[in-house]
Amino acid sequence: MARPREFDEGVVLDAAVQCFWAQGFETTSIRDLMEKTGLTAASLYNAWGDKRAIYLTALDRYVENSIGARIRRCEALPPREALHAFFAEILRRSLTDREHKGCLVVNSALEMAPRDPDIRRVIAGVLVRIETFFRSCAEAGQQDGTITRATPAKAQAQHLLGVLMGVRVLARVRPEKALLQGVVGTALASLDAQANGGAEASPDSAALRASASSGGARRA
Amino acid sequence: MARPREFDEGVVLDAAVQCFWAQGFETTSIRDLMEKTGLTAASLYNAWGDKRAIYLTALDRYVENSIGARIRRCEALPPREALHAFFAEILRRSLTDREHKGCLVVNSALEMAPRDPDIRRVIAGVLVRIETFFRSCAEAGQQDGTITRATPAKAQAQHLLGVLMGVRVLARVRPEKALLQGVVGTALASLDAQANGGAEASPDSAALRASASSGGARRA
DNA sequence: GGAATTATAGAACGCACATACCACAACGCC
DNA sequence: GGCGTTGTGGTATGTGCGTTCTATAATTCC
Repeated sequence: MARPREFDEGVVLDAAVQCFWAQGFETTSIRDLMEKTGLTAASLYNAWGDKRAIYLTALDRYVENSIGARIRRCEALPPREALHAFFAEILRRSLTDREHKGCLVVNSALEMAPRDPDIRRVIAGVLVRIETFFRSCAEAGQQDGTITRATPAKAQAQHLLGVLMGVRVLARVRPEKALLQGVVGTALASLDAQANGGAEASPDSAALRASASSGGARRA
Repeated sequence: MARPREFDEGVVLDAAVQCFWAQGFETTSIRDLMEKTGLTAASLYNAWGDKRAIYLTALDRYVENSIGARIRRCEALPPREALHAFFAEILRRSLTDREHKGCLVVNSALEMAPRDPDIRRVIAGVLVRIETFFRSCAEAGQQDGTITRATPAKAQAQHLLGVLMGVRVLARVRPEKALLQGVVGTALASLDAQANGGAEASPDSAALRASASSGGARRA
């Protein structure tokens, strides 16, 4: 019972995500948001209240669309393939990220989380969600024999979470294929069932690791 | 041949490091720097030119005092112990970091490096330096038999660099002892000589990994 | 078809920021 | 002991920021 919105909230939030993702919170001005969303300041303030609220909403949207969707895609695969597919996608994204935006969650983890408890809770929740996904994969992989039992699934998941954060940081400063492949390849190789010290157990982990030193191509 | 400085450059730069470390570049104002350094704006500008130059100088100082010094300390140890000591120190720092400042280099890698080519070069250089240190350790460890040859030293170093970045990010959002120990312990365990899939090869890697799940204490 | 309500447009506001300026102070040199 | 030079303190300057205000437009309800 009043004048209706002239804009689509989703489209506007996607534009806001692009702003905050590329430039961070502080460096993005309301005027930047006006330009990229096509809205006036009054509309932005009327719809969300203030800049921080826009950021929070955009962050939620990013989490669901980028991270939640990726986890759901990978959950459909067998455990070991799920982890490999997850990191393959991270690598592909990182290496085709021409603006070096990285991951909004990681960016927010450093810029906003330390000084904003609400945002920190959101980010911590996302990290737990990713860790839980990793852990489920690790446990299932240990069950079906594709992932080593030499290390507890919990520690494997924590390790992968750390590696994920690390790749996202490195990619923004040294977006070199060989480097990122070396990081991820070694981490995934450490999950391989059978002995790692003896004969090569997993063909594609070995290939990924080897290509890290030579800059070779990666399979889809 | 003129009026001498009334302040000690090192002391002032240390104060500037604290500001930028705790708050980042954008969130630190010249007034913050004035307050923490005790200098007036004119003195700051007279000595360094502008805010960015202060940041660059402070960053250099941090790199030498925090990172360079740590590498030099660890280089004195046998290779495998050097890596363990390096990460033990990172863990200790991260867990006693009450302000959750993290590492200035990692913070700068996300806030400044993507939009400032000069800073990016500095940060990339630091990362190469750390990676080179890791690689030297890995190669020496493979020589003396304390580190596995199953993975190339280069890939091991890249992996450790990624894990280091990851720990620094995680520590700012989820500074939980068990989590960080899980990340680092699993990474270090993957370096152990002899088969990882079979009997436990390295007592303290195994201990570190186990304590990650229970929150047990860490040896010095 | 008013009345009430909400959206939009554009200008305006107050503030904090990085930086520049100006007057003066403290030194080395001749 | 004046002079040139450099450091310092306080204040001004202009800009860009987040946000608010005012006026008007587009709806629903009765």
